[in-house]
Amino acid sequence: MNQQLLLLEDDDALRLHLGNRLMKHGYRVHRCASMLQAAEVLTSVQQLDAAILDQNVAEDNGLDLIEPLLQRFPACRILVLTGYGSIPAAVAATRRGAHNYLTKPASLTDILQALLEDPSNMPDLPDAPPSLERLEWEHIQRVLEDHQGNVSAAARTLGIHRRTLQRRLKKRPSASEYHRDRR
Amino acid sequence: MNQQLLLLEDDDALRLHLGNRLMKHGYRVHRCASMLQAAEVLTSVQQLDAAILDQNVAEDNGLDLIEPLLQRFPACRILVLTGYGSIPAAVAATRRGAHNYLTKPASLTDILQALLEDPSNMPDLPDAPPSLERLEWEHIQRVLEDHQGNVSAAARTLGIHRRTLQRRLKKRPSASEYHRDRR
DNA sequence: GACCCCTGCGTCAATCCGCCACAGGCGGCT
DNA sequence: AGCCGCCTGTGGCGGATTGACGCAGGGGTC
Repeated sequence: MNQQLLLLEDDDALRLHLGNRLMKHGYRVHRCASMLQAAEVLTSVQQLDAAILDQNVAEDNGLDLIEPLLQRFPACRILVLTGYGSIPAAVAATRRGAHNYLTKPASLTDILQALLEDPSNMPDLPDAPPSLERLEWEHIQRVLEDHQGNVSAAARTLGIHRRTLQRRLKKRPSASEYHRDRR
Repeated sequence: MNQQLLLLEDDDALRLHLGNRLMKHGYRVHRCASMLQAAEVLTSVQQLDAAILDQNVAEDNGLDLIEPLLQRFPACRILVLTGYGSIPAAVAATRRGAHNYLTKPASLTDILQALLEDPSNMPDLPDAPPSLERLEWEHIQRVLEDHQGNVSAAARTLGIHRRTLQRRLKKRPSASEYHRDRR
């Protein structure tokens, strides 16, 4: 056993936290905060069974690590994680060899499952148009996450008043701080 | 050239219209309204350079056509079109061999471009978090489209009051009034 | 200390929402 | 023909929500 995993993530808190939790699940975790570190790990390590890549590490694009990674460890399972994901980006990542693509916030269960499952044989009942409220709420959470919980900044990029964001957040004490399962 | 294209789409109006426009672009179009028809075309036709698959054709899943299609015509470029798409669905389609994945409504230019471009070398500046209002508006448009413009039904699945939807729609004469491009 | 930006909270007027109506259109049904 | 069901527009009203204030305090940086 002792699966080896590369974790590329530039958010310090998330990198440490997620890394610890993955170790508890039996992975040997190589934490990287930048593309450079990741490239070093890639050449120095003997084996790599999985990788979790943040799509946006500072100015670099985590996707660029996919090809060299697969070239050296063709059996490595790659999960791309991103703050704000899009369908075109997911397609691009998948075409370049990623096994799965997730948007933050994602629970550990989400992550492990995405890493292990084979997404292509998903039964996938796709057309369940979400309610406006759900859509809004999830988007708000994502943007908030994207700004490290900074309410003012999030409100600015959401195009709504800071006060309004505060009020909305207060109404849902659920799910924001505890990376719980949603959906 | 006379490229051959398979078009699988269960909405009658869209199938005819899109088919016509594709023919004007030099494609020889094989229109299919069901998986069965598509399977027939697949076995009878001599050549196939491209395919546009609706993900939801009645009860079937258009994705199931990807493998047989690629098995017979490995060079065929496959575009999956869907009413309401999701990232997991896009990943699944791509892993099964689709070249690209689009959500309706999509303009002809979108479609042609998605069919021809190589989505994996997308420059892809991904994190441009949209404003809440934009997100909402686009989602409303999509759901409306999904219900053929039926305001009451759309409001129901959006989880808001019909009156509210009406009022919101009235406030944006902007990008919605052109029945020009699709349908 | 002087800034600067953040967070939380209160207030108040303007706006929006949900819900009640109503009238009319369209299509299928007995 | 009626009747029924569902759709679309429109109006109005009470209550909720929003946006723009202000203010106190926390936490950085120069």
